[in-house]
Amino acid sequence: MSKSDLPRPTDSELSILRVLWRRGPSTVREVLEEMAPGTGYTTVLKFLQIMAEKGLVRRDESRRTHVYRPAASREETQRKLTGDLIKRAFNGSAKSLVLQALSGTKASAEDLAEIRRLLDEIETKKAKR
Amino acid sequence: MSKSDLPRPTDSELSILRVLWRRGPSTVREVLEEMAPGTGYTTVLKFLQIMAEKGLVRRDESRRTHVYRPAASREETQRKLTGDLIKRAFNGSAKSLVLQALSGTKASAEDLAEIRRLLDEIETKKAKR
DNA sequence: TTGACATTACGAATTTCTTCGTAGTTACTG
DNA sequence: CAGTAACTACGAAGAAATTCGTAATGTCAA
Repeated sequence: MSKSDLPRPTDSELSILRVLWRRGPSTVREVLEEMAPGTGYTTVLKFLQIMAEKGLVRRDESRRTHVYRPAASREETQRKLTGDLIKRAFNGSAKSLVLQALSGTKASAEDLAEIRRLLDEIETKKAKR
Repeated sequence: MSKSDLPRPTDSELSILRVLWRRGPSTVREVLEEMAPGTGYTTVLKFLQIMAEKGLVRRDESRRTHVYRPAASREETQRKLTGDLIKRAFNGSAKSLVLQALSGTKASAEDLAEIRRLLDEIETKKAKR
């Protein structure tokens, strides 16, 4: 099963993935401790089990206490979600999304500079071809 | 109820909204004709009814055949969805999303130019303050 | 007016999402 | 070794999403 076959994570699943990306491989309890207070242990456990079924996380069962890690990196997932949003809400235009994100937010001067740098890089690469 | 209270549209709902944004106020049948072939009439009808309940669309019942229109503009919805994604998958960093969208796609030279133009505009505005 | 037809309303069936309770299992502690 | 603590497995329950079938109703032509 290729990575692109992974389903889009739901909101709840994403909040768990965020923890795993930040912490690296983790047990249920470790994830739980970083979740919103009031979250139940078995709720997190169940999600991780479901996510393992879906292929969103891998499970190491070699020890008594299972250890979960993300199946896809944060970047891969971000890419997938972004591409998805572009297709679903922006008629496939990445440009539209970028313009929307830029206008709808207050990015710092450094952020803008970094974006310019990436633009330069892309255009340089494009020119070289 | 303020616009920001509108729920995030599901995938199916979004595909209907896309039609409404393109066509403007439409009947069930008109929407149906622009949906993927094989879609059932009552399926579209039901979605529009649910969406009306949720506030995602407004319904004009003055005529026998009801006419539906989006409650929020394409831009507003795009803004909401983008902000949502930034929060859920990019730790609140719009910059990250922009960089991801830019690197993960092949934007045309004009697209890039347009983005630069917007960057200029933003920085000009920022400088004026 | 009476069909024929299009439309809306209603609700049912199925799937997924979300949350938790409970039961069973393993490991440690006194 | 008994008891407790922690963990996994299982399933249930409610809400939402998705898709349609069927019934009820209004419209218009013959």
